[in-house]
Amino acid sequence: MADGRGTATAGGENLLFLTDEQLRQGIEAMFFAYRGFTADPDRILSDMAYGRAHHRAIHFINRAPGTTVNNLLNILGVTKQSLNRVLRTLIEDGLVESRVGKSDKRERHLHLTEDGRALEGRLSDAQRARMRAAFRDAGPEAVAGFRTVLEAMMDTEMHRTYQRLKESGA
Amino acid sequence: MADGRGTATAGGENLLFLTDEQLRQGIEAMFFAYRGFTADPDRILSDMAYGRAHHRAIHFINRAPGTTVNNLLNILGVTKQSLNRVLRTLIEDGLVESRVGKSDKRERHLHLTEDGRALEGRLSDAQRARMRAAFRDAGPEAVAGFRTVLEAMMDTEMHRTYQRLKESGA
DNA sequence: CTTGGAATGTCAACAAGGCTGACTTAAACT
DNA sequence: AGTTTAAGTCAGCCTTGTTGACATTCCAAG
Repeated sequence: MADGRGTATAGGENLLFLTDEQLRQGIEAMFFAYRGFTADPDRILSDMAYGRAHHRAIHFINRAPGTTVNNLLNILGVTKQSLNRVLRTLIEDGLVESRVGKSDKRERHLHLTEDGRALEGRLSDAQRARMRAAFRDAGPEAVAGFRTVLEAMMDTEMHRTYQRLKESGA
Repeated sequence: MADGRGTATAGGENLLFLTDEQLRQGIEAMFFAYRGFTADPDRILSDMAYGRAHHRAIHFINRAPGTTVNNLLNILGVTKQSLNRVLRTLIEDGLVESRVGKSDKRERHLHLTEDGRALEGRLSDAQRARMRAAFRDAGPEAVAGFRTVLEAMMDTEMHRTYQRLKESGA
């Protein structure tokens, strides 16, 4: 608390913006924006028997096809049982395919089926439409700043796992 | 990452930065950043019998003391029972006080008790520390862009409700 | 003034999706 | 052979979302 911090010194005037109120507004902006961000996919999913957890799984399987269950676990940061429940329904419903690994037969490699890709497309379209509108309204410079701040805010562990995964071609 | 977008050119080329891949990266950045954003308060709360819902209630009661249950409902965008369960435990535990309205006795006006403010402080400190670090790393311009994009992404309905509420004193 | 509708808040019961812990199966490593 | 690792399963718990029924209070039309 008490943030009327004396960061103003020595040409450091540029840090004066970190007042308590500014930070609180940032927190609230994050809260409201995340709601908007998930609203459209949530609406689509609630019509089916799916939720946000299914969306996350579908999204990352699409982004890193052939990824293993363990990888997905690390990216999503949930427990095996949590993920497994979701994954089982997706496989049963024919949206996700689980292939036994060639080099290591313990592993299961995950892929979207045609139906899976179709749903991914619907969800992704909705979410990208909102993101595109926000980006367009804000302009390129704001978008760059947005990305910079988000990256500084991320859980670096989890994100690095994901980056490694994508680069290794999965 | 991969920012060499061709926003440089003349004319309508300035929308080229809105590629599919850029948008998808924005979506993922939002996902990972939100995790980081909630990680610290979540850790504090899990030690008690509370969750994220309690945090949200405490946050907004602190920001708009005296607000009614209905107002909070609109801000948070959940159902009555969801909020009520959370509110009941907070009241039982002596963190929140519920006062019957003077002019309209149907209404309950919500306030944090001293203990409530203490917990709010702990949660808020943790979250602001992370936000402050991210803002400092990113710099003032990036922060401005961050805010601009988030505002464009918000669920405007809910946010406007909140703004109205804060201005009306309540 | 009364009565009926609207608004506010409470409570009960249920579902989704997190969690832990114990356990099995199969494959890989040493 | 014995240990470790990847995946899946079962049981059971908690938080937090949902809908529907209900009590109280207010207000306005008859």
